[in-house]
Amino acid sequence: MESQVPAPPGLRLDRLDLPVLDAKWQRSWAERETYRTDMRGPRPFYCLMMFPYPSAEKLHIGNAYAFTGADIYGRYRRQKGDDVFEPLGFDAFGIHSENYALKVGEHPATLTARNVEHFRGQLKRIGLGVDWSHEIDTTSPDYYRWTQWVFLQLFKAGLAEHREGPVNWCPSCLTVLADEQVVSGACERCGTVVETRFLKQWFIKTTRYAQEMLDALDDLDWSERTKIAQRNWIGRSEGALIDFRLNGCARPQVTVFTTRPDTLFGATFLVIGADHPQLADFVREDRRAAVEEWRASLTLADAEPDFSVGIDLGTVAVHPLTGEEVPVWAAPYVLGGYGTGAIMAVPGHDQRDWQFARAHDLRIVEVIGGGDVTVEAWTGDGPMVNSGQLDGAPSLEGKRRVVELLEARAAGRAHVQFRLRDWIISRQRYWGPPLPIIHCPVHGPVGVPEAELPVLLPEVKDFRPLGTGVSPLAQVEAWVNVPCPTCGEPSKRETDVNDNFLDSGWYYMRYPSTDFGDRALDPERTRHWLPVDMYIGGNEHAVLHLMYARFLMRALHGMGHVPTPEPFTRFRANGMLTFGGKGKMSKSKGNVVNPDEYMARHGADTLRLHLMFLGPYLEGGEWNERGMLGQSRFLERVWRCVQLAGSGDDADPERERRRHRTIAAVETAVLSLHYNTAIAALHELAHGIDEEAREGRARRIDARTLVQLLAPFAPHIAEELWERLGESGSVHRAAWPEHDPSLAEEPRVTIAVQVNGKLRATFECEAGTAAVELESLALAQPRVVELLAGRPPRKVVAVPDRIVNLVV
RNA sequence: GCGCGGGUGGCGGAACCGGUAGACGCGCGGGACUUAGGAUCCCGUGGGGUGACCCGUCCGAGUUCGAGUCUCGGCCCGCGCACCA
Repeated sequence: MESQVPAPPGLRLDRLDLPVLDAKWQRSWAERETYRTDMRGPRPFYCLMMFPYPSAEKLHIGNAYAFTGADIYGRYRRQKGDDVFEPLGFDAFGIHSENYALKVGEHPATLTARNVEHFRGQLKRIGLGVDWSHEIDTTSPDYYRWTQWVFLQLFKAGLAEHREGPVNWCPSCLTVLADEQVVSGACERCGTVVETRFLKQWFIKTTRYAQEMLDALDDLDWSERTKIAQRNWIGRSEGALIDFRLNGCARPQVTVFTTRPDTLFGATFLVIGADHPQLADFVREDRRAAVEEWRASLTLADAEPDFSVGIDLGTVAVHPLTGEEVPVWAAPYVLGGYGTGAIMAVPGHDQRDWQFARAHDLRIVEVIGGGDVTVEAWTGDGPMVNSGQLDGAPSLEGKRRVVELLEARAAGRAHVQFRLRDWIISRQRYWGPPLPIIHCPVHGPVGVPEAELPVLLPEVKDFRPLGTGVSPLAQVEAWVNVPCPTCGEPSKRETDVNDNFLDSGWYYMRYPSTDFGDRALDPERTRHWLPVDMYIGGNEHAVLHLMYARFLMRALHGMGHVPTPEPFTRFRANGMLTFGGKGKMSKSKGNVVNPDEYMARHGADTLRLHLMFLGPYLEGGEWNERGMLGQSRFLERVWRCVQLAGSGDDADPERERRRHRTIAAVETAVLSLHYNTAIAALHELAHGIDEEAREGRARRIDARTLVQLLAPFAPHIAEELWERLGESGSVHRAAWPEHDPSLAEEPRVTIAVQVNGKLRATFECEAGTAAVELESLALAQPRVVELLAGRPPRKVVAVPDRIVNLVV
């Protein structure tokens, strides 16, 4: 075999310089508008990737990984002939940017503009097939004008409400946080322990659609783990609300929520959440001071709940069925913000209540048989005991019958409780769109007329948060003081800005309509392009972003602005890239890798291939740069063999088989996002063509197919080779190679012969050879004859095209 | 603790519905070319015996002619949720 590439007559190969090709084709694509989508195209395919948050730390390789995987899918569909819309933008408002701006002492506006510019440059260098003419920047008034419009629609529909409530306050970020932004009692962004404050806030009534959003999940084609996360977050539980009369305190009664009404006869005390907003109303007069002192002494939001901490409020509650009096306690293990903020404690059948009862010497009564409540709580089912007239009934039936008893006495009712809570979207910060509301002394909160949008974010020098529960915008008097739009009375603007999850909650609706300056959502465009056909992004947004996006789409659908209630027909969570031992890549862990130097040295195509070859796209993987060399070699080989091809026999059935097999392999791999195996198939094809090229008999049709199949993964080199093959137009718009399954079929197959399940021989035969035939062929194998030594097999299993197993 | 994924060569990972385990790549070994290094190309590469033999997909049982794949039990790792009554 020759060891050097022969120089074919009349053809000298140029040296492959991938970074040069990157620049050349990126410029050409921009000029020729190769990725510009025909917005009226007959086969719309909306391929969406989660838009990035442009931080000052630059785009890292984890972002490149996510975007490349989404881009490959979009490019494949485009080659298949779809009108693919791959837009991209920047989620550039928000606390994170603002905190960074504060840290470095620069205004967030200039900082953000620079970050966006940098990100855009990096993204373009990756070679994404993005239609940049629909770019979004959430900080641009052209965009946030419509974010404000969205808010106004919610406000008009009664889905946005200004009310006082207990809120999560981060004493470091000096703002309220959504429940979703509090992780184990701490601020998701800075890790500071969150406090509870009572402030007037804007709530979006996400709970109104809790049941609908839960039900709709069943029919969505989403990554299962994402759907599970959503179900858990919505947290539906069935049970009952039960009223207890109270004696000895300001409140005449309390309602508790339970999922186990069947255990009602075992309720020996009640517990009010220590953080219940009206805890004082439950306390007996003479215990007020003691309880207040106790509450102040509690350490907030500890990671490990302590089921022994609590205090007797001195109040007694009357059991609605037995008339018995039970004590009322307060404890931090009960959450003041969930359900009614109070529970009936059934220590016999709830482990937390059991521990609490033990710690405070409270009565433990068994009401469901099956366990030993002197040892631990029995949380399973069983026959009811100590439950008056219901004794002997199974607990499952008891659930219903207890509710019936309660309903008859008007002391309770069946109830479905959701864990999902309303979304607090006001932020007492600077870097966000002002909420378009004017507070009038006569009319209360009034929406800014739509014609007056946007409410521009005033330019202020001092954008530091005040920490008083009011946004720094409150200091801009000329901006704050305005007449009421309804009556003209002197009024004040709302000074809070919105959570940036509102910005990102509807951006995908806006992309198709970005060229309309006079409306948020052009009806025709929206109907044509929504919902999104394929959405790809990180699973870290499984509950936050995706929940808000679903809510907003559903709400706007209810108002007739969008065609469907669900925004994303398919969603796939890409895997995470890890690096340096443990953990996903993140700025805080200091293990980010910047893609720029790799692209500068090896070209974007090499990096793209390497990233996608690390492992299954949906599972992620550990970043390493060692393997990148393999992809460089592969591209060198492609470069060579494609240009040397052209003299082979187009009808060669064996090579046609190989070609069709590869098309099928790449196609099925792409459809399931198993890009690593698609690339493996390309390696094999290139290897084969290269060998033939060396012998001067490589087929042009193979080279052409290779280039087409490679195009989604390595768009720059594919485009260059496409041109060098003399093809016209862009490979990215050319048809995907036709695949004929019948041409991929092998005429001869290898059959494995096992004796007692162990491989002893193989033989070749025609595909489709019948089982009986296989059996005699197997028995004729010399090795088999030897092993059987004349004994006939006791049993023979023959599977056509696969295997013969002889049992002796 | 609960839920969801996973445990396959030195490494990343392949393996359709149970049917020749280890595709493809990295690394490593050998060779070609080169003044030399890098790059490129070719061959080999699960372990052990070293002739067609044995052992091998986290461990232990089971189903089956046949198990990486299915069932049961256990161990380990990752991710998510974590007092939601």
